[in-house]
Amino acid sequence: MSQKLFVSAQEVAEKAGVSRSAVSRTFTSGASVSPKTRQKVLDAAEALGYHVNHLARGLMRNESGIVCLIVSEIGTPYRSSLIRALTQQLQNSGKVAMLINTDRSDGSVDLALRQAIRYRADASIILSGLPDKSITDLCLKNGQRLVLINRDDDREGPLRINLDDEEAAARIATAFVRAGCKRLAFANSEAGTPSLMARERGFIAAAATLGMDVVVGRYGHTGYEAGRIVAQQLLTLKERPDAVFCATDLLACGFMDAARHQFSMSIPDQICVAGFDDIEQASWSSYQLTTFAQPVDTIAREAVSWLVEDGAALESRSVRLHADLVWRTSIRGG
Amino acid sequence: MSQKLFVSAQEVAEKAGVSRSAVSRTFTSGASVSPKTRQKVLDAAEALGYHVNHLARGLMRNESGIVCLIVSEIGTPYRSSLIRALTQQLQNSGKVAMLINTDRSDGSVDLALRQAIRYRADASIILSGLPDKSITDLCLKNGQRLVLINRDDDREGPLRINLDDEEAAARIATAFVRAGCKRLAFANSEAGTPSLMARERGFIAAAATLGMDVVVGRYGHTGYEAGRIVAQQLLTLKERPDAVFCATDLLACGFMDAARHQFSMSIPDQICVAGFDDIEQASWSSYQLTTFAQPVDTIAREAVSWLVEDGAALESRSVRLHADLVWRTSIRGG
DNA sequence: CTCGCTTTTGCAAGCGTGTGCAAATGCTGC
DNA sequence: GCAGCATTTGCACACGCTTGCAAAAGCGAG
Repeated sequence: MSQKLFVSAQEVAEKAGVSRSAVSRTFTSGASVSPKTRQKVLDAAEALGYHVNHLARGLMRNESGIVCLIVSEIGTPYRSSLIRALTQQLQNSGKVAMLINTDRSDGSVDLALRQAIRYRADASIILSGLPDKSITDLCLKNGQRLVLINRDDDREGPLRINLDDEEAAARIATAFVRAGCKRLAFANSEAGTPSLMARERGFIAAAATLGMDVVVGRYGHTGYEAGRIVAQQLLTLKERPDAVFCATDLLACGFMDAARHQFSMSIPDQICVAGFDDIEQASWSSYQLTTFAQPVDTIAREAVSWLVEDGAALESRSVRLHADLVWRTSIRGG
Repeated sequence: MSQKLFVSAQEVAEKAGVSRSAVSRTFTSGASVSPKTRQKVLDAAEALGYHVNHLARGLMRNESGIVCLIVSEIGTPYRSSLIRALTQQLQNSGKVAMLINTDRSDGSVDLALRQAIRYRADASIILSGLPDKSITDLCLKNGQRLVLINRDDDREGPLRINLDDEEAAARIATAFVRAGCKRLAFANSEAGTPSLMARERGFIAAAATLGMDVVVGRYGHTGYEAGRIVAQQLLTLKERPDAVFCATDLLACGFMDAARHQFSMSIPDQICVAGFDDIEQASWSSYQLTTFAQPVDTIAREAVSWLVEDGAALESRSVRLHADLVWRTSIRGG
């Protein structure tokens, strides 16, 4: 199409009767412009519908203002609430979020990071999978910052944010014991994510300290349906558990529904249930799930403030946050 | 910092012993390069870790490859599943999604569109609020395409995707009557969104045709908690309803929980419930909600295919999709 | 080998910005 | 009015890329 599309600083300059640099400086904070010309420029810009081209600006400044969010299972309650918090924080800091969905193949996190590099993203925040060492090196070499949330903890360079999964697992184990539970179980998926496995290990270890065994059920990938299936595995055992710690709230919801509707069990009288994440559904009156709250706002704040801070971003940093236990009625006592 | 950051096409050209244009052409599909030089370039690029700068490319081509998703309440099940589908489709078409959260102020949709213009987004998809006419004009004038999903339907220029809300409302009304229900109710929020109001109007109109009245309850903004409150309004009436159509599934979940746990009612024996959206929770065994399924994948496909299609994008277009009724057990019979 | 044709290649202009540098302007105090 | 200074302004180059254009190279036929 032959029509003139965007209006450039040049045109604004002409209309305002100033030089193009004056226009540029008007829209660059901290630049030297007299109030008079500044106003002339602003008027002309408004009249013409001018908007600074962030593509060109990013090209010049070597700083695009873009932050990539690399995430799978976007539709999941916990993930989407984290995305909400992150976009919020990013926008507060003048950044903008580029969302990359990695639900498909397995190398898709690497592909996503490549995309991030192409758009010269200032940083990438990874909520899913774990990228190749070679790619992360490429990112770092390209001056891109990396944040790993609830991912592996032995990585060089980036910021790693994790929760105190083991400590939480230990707390819930003692809570079960205090509630008089005798046969502990752990419900997990087969995803093998670091944080899920940390909860499993922590729970087993804590139980051992208290002189108890844990029976573990795992199935599929981390969601409601898997919770149901694991419930079927665990509740048909000869020694039926009377307490189960589910690796996530979604698993817990599936587990509770199966326990109640398929096995006609009463919670917490016949079995105590705990979860992790504190998704919205955990507070619904059908579940009233006792669970650990992911501090999503703190996570987001921590991540974003590290991204925008200009000093010493190359040294790797590890943040361990605390997950508060939210007491509801799926465990006796409390 | 003085270190060299990104590697440019120039450097790749030198290493490969060809001109810069050869490098450019190698990474531009449909350009004329001999297989021999092409391979030389690819090798050099791989060795140096080169990635095309999409900022610069977008600047030249006047086409950034960026599509803005403008959305509020990102953490909500329906919204997040739509985001999932949209990012998926966009990536399939070689586009990338920029996610803008408009949870905060009321003019934030306009702000978001401004941001979209700054990054020269090829298009914006709006899932929340409704932008100022002046801004949408600006977008269109700037060659940006606009998609409105479940928004107002009398807009010029953009693609509008809506569901057949009235028809769905009519279908559920007859379903209630067929189940023998006598006193119909509608549960809504106070958001006043076009689609919510269309469902309300449609339901009332259909009921009138069948010679029945509808009592309407509205509260707060569209979510679980509002559903509970509306249940308290409606179930304490002298003439307690025996059928309720909830404007969304979240409202329905809240309504069902209140009906069961606060009013000890049995569903569907004492009251039939229907929802809209078919979020994941609707299929959970605690709810088993009969509801209309938002065809999120179709919506996403429709939106994205219109965006990438190069012909005739300026004429405005309106698509009305059908919402299938998913029968579960929250209505008698079926 | 030469001619005519197609494919490949390099040159250079341009996309819309930011910014260092030097010239110009404004202001203060004599 | 003028020197001395701080502030503002314009010029011109750079950022990394695409692409039209013309020159160069390849290629088959005579």
